[in-house]
Amino acid sequence: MSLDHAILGFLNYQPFSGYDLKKIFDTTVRHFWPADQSQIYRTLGRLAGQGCIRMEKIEQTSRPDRKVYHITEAGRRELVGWMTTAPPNDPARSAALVQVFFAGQLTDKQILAKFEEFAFMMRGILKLYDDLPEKLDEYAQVVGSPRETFFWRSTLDLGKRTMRANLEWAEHIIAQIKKGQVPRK
Amino acid sequence: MSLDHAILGFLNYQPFSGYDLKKIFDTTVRHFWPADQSQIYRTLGRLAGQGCIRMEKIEQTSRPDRKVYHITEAGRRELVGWMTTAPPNDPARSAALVQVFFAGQLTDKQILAKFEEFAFMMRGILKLYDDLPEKLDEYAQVVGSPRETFFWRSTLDLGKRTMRANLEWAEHIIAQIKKGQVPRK
DNA sequence: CCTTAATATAAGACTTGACATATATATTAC
DNA sequence: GTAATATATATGTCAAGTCTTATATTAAGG
Repeated sequence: MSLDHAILGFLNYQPFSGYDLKKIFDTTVRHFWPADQSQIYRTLGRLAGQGCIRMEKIEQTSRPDRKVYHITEAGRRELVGWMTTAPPNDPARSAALVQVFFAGQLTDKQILAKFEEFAFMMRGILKLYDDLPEKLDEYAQVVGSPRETFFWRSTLDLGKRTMRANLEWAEHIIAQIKKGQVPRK
Repeated sequence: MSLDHAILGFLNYQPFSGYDLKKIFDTTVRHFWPADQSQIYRTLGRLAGQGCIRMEKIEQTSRPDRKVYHITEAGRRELVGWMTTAPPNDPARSAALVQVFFAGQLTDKQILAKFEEFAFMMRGILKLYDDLPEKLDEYAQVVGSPRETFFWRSTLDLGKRTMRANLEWAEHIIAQIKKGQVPRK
């Protein structure tokens, strides 16, 4: 139910519509909690039903009406309660690691190609992370105090550290393959 | 559909029953692809229907009958085809990072408690990883050649590197909190 | 002029995975 | 003696997430 709490977290900054939230998710937390548009709307409906948020209809003439959601006291309590509780440990499924686990069934050439592809993608993600702070700043000005953006940047920092470690791992294995250190049988 | 291919991966070593596979999953790939018992059985049924595996019924007197599954040529083609294709990038959801992202809404004391809990858990996982090679060896003797177990250990190596990077990150933030380097507002 | 993108919300259908429960017998532990 | 554990497979149900499509208007680009 992290989506619920991520939404509450943003609404605790200020009121937003589902449309706003989708854009915010896509530029901030999508790297560790992507959210589908339809799921955001459905969750907003559910949270409203639970009394965690309150809907305010804003009528517009030239555009579709907006439904702006405000967090309630009950919602704030729910948010803080969840935040101060240990998070469920997310299983972290990795199809890539499944492929690595069984990689011995492929030829050396195929394995090398696979790991070089991994390394290529990891470098791409690291580059992408370098450009993120600017995108975060967009919302930092609207929503975030220095205290809040400190932790926004911390999540990015973890992403970089993790990705660097992954890249080192991939490069280490590539080196082993090239040196012929992978057992043949 | 990684579960399908992980099952095919194991059946390509040798035939197994659903019961066998559940135990194997729990001691090998569960750290990056946990599998529910009921899902394994249902997937075996589906793979058999698709012709990727073939069922052999082994009758037992004092115990329930076993259904042992053999990989077919079609299954082998499916496996290699998937292995040599780029894996779908798994979203890697992290409720913990959602909590970090919004941590600025908590007090310094609450934040410190949270990160120390993270660090504690990460150290626990690292210790757990140290004991894993012995458990892997159980199956390594039955199933794995040196070539195969080389990649088994590689997945563990990535887990360790990633977890070490995570721990360093948590410790870095704990130090920042203690030094009062988290903005107050 | 036509098409695409942006603004805005929502429902339908589907897949994956999680959790509980059912069934049946033999062995092990207390 | 009784309860728990191991062996072995299977169904029911639910939650979470993904993908597609529907609706309606305006502005911008080619």
